[in-house]
Parts: sequence; C-alpha cells; structure tokens
Amino acid sequence: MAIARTGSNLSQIAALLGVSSATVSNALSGKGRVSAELTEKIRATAADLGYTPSLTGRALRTGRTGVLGLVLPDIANPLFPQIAQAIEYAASNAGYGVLIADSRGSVALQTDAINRLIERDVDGIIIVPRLGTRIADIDCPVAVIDSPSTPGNTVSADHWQGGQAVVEHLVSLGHRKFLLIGNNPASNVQNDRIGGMKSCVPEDGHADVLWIERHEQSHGKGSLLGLQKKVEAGFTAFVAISDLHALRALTELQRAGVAVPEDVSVTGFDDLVWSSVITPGLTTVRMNTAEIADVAIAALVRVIEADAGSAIPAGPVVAAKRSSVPMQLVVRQTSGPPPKAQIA
Amino acid sequence: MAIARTGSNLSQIAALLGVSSATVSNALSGKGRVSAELTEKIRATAADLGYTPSLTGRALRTGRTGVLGLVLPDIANPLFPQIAQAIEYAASNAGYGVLIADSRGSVALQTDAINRLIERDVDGIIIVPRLGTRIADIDCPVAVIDSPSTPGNTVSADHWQGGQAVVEHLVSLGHRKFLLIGNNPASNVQNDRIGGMKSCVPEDGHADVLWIERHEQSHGKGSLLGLQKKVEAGFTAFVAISDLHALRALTELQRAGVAVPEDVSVTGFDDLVWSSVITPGLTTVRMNTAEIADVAIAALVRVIEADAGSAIPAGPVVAAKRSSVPMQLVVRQTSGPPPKAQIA
DNA sequence: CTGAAAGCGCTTACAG
DNA sequence: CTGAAAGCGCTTACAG
Repeated sequence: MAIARTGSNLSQIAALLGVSSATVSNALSGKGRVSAELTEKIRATAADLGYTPSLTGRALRTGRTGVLGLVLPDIANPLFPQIAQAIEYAASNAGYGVLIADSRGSVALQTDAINRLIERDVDGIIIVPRLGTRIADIDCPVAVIDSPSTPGNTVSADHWQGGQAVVEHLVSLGHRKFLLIGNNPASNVQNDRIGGMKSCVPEDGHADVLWIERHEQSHGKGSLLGLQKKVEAGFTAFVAISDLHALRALTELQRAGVAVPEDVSVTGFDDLVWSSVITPGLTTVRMNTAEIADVAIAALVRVIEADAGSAIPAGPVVAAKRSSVPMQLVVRQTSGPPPKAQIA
Repeated sequence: MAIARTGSNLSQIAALLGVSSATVSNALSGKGRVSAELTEKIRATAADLGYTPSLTGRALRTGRTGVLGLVLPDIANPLFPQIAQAIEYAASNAGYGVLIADSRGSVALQTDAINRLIERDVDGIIIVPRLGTRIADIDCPVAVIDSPSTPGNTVSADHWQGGQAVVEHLVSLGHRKFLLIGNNPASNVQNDRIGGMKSCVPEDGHADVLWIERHEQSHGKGSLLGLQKKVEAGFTAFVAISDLHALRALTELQRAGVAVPEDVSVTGFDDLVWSSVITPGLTTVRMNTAEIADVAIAALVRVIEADAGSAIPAGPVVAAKRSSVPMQLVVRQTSGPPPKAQIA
C-alpha cells in the first residue's frame, strides 16, 4: 500500500550509500552542506535509481504543493484556451503544475471552483473572473487577469489601446462611419475596447454601437443583425469587439452580396484561429498572452516564495501590481472604403 | 512554517473534544467505527471550525492524490477545449482534480508532459494523443481519447458514423457530387470521418477528397482552395472534416459569389462555437463530449480504486475498454442542390 | 466503540 | 561536513 511510484525514495538511496537521508536530501537540493564528492556520489546513484522526489512528501513538509489553480469562466469559449495555454506554459517553466477549474456559467460555481482549489492546497490562484465578480477575501495568493479598468490589481491586455489601434488603422484607410459591435455593455473588457475605438474616431467621422441582444446570440438560422441596412446607411467599417462577432458580421455581409473588403471592412479582436483562415482574412488585434501569463505567474511566484520565509500564512493577497500589456494590430484587410462611400 | 491553510486539523479537533485523532478521522470518513452520538459531535465541531482535510496529508498516507492529469496536443486548437471542459466536469464530479499538460506541438513534449504529471503523483492520466503516438508503458492508469480505429483501448466518438450521418443527410437533400475536405491523411480521426462519408455515397454519386496542403494551412490572405472551380465542375456538397475547414470553404465560396446553401451545401464537424453564429449556419456533427468524458473518467476511477485494495502498484494500465460514442447530426442548412446541378 | 502507535517521504533546525 | 530526530496531517492495522 505504498505510494504507487516507479521509484525509490530518499531512505533507499541513503541505505544504499550508508549515509543519512538528511544528507541525501541536502545533496540533491544542492544546499551546499555536503562535500562535493559525496554529493557527486549521491547524485549518481539517485540518477541510477531513476529517483524522483515525492512532491507529496515535500508538500506535506514544506506546506507548498507547487501547484497553481487556474479559474476560467468557460474553457469552451474560444477566448480562454489561449490564456490557459500561456498560463500552463509559464507555470510549467516556473516549476509549477496547473489545476484547472471551470466556473461554467455562474458566479456561484466560480466560488465553488475556487474553494475546491484551496482545499487542494494550491499555492496560488490565477483567476480570469466572470463579469462583475469581486475577488473576495481569498486566503491564498491571487492574480487576476481582466481588464485594466477593473478595480483592484489586475494583469491584463490594454484593451483600450487595442481598440485605438484598430480604429486608427481604419481611419488611415479612409473610413469615417464605424459600426462598433459588442454584446455586453456590462463588460469592462468590451467597454475598454469600445472606449478606445471611439476615442480615435475623427471629428468628421461617426460611430454607432450595436449591442447584440442576448436572444440574438443564441439564435438559430436567420437571426441577422441587419447589417445590410447599415451598409445602405453609409457605414463602411464594421468593428467588432471579438473575432466571433466579426465572423458573424462578415458572413452576414457576404451572404447579402456585400464585398469585403472592397465595399466595407470588417475587423475583430483576439486573433482567434479562424481569423487567418477565412476569406477574406480578418484584420484583428492580438493580446500578448505569453507576456500576460509571465507577468501573472511571476507575481504569484514572488508572493509564494516570499511567504515561505515568513511564519505568517498568506492572507488574501493580490499578487500583481496593476499592469497592462499592449495589444498588437494584425492587418489582413488592406483596402479602404470605395470613393462613393468616402464622399457620403 | 505550517501549511498555510485556513483551518484546523484533525488533532485540534481531537484535542478540543478529548478524543483521539484516529476517532476523529473515522467519524468524519464515516467508516462506522464510531458511535452515532460521538460522530455527530465530531462532525459538528469540525463544521464549526471550518475543517477541511489536508489532501496532502491524506495523499502521503494513502498513496493517492485525487488528481488526474489531462494531456492535450494543443489547448489552443478549438477542438480540445470542449473535451477539456467535459473532462474537468466529470473528474470534479468524481472528486478528482485535473492537472493540465499541453504537449504543444511535439511528441517529445508530450512525453515530457506525461512525465511531469507522473512526478506529481497523479492517480491517472487522460491522454488525447498527438498523431501517431503510441502510449508506451506508462506506469500509471491511462485512458486514451482518440479514434475507434486507433489500435488499443480508447474511448472515442464514433467518427465513422458521424461521417455517415452527414453524407446520408446530404444524399437525402439530393446531393450527388461531394468534395470531402481534410488536411491530414495520417490522422485516424480524419480517416474515420472520411471513410464513413465515402461509405454513404450512392452508386450514382461521386466523392473526391481534397487534402489541404500544409503550406496552404498557414497561409496569409489569398491562399484559396480553388473551390469555385469545383462548383463549376458540378460539386454541390462541400463536406469538411472539421468546422474550421468548413468555415474556410464557406467564406471562400461566399466571397466568390456562390450562394450557400442555395447553390451548394457546406458541412463541418464538431459543432464549434461559430457554427451556429455564422450566416448561413453550418450543418455539422457533434460529439457527445460529456458521455466520452464520463466513460473515460469512470474507467480510470475504477482502476484507481481497485488498485487501492491491492498491494501491487499500478502497472501500465489502459483503463477503458474500447468504447465509441455515437455522434449527433446538427442540421442548419436544409436546402438541396439546385435542379440543374441534380441533372449534371 | 475507542485509543496509541506507526508510518507515508520529505526537509529543517539542531547537535556533533 | 554529516547524522539523529522531529514533525508536516493523515489513515490504518492492531490492541484494548
């Protein structure tokens, strides 16, 4: 009924060499309290035996598991896998495992998810919060990935600047009438993006916001956004706050016989996988997920390893200082609006 | 330097009530060796103190961590998040946590990922293997989610039957000339899907396979599949082995002025998020990820909990018997080919 | 029905 | 430079 691991443990190595397991531990951890030649010998036999330390044993002793929790609103939503991948990669490089928890739709489940992670003794938690969640007093270091306009400390992409980048580019192509497309006026991320977009609409330009209604979101076939009318009304730039909405707009316009990008431009956000594959490709904006993940993980690790020194257990700690990472424009549609539209 | 947990531990509860920690343990685990009234009292104070057991302590003692590893080829690929979500949900319901490992592109990294999980003492591993991987002797219970035509035991959707469902439906709409679109002739999943499709092409019908080349996959703008020519050649059904390829085909056709679904039909596979949002919606086929996850997790849990009885550590065990779960057709395009095409 | 003891594998003061 | 001992929190035979 021993731990079902391949290998040996410290005391086996110790017995084999006639030393104490403390010495083996010290030699392997390289804390320098063991002579060079003994260290060498110990390392060699450890390698021979294929020894890997029991992280469970270590965790019980040190109080740290080397595992972080990642709480996501909805893994199946195409926005989050990129973040999950980046977090997993950054955590893994920092020597941490990542336990996932999907909050699947409700704030209540999100709280459950966080509690389950804490019960599993994670050393820290990365949360991509659901709309409107305040991360209450969690007894564990936390890093929040959200929008810069969320109150409190967060790590995030600079969604405002991303919105600016898109509209600046469209303005430079000659566009003046913008239809901004979102679906959730309560979302900080969406508001940041739209705010940035609006801030770049020139004096002689105009922007409307189209908020897609909830019942239009879970639509069957035939639930259109009425974009053809918008084209007739002179809008030439359809600026979505996500690639998914952009895709919806693009197919609706194409289906209606509107030529993209000759007649109108369609832009998205996030550079999801299909953006580069469809015809025409989607001009979009990409967050630097690797850097966001690195910042979040680094902050978390700093707090965790600082705690190791102190006798006081970590209280509710928000690990990262506010930091926002620039987004990058990806241009795939280069034509401007047709002359007649420019006159109108 | 104690474990940084909110709460109390067994011996605190024991001390408070003047009983032994063994009794507390037995009372809480409900193994029935404690009188009803004492059990009640112990439970009450445990609840008062907000006691949650240390899973690390338990793991060290029992040799089981209550954590499963999930190895995915590429989380950012839109196929996998659905599976990840279903696995997390099923595992969570079974009382297990899920540690993720992304094998990010190479078989070597997949092996690393598996090893990292094993070093973290996971009780079992769910692998969605990279192409062509043989799951070698892993010293840990394993469930593989793949295609039914993969050798060895796997849990999977019945991709062949899914392919049949799509083509049967298209045949019933009147289609006879099918262009099947895939990108990887080495993939068991793709071959199953295409095999099923071909098996349903009627005597008077015809199917070609278009394998998208690798350099066409990572294309910039303007790399087209030449589908317009296929339309001219009389193909009316564009049957992709994934929604992503279907989307690519749909936008290329729309851009070329081909009316979908009036002139030709486009179908996909997997019912990814955009399938229901674009215009026209994509007819596709959905795997029952919940059931696949349940089967995989149940099989794994059975092996793990059986091992608990035996003194022999778990060898390489493939947990699940071969089982394949039917896929479900989702119809979003209902028109057949135009009469002229039916004549041709 | 209840308790005392051992031990999972590790690391860390402390003593030599 | 090296070792003996304690202890992280739990569960499980075993004894009473």
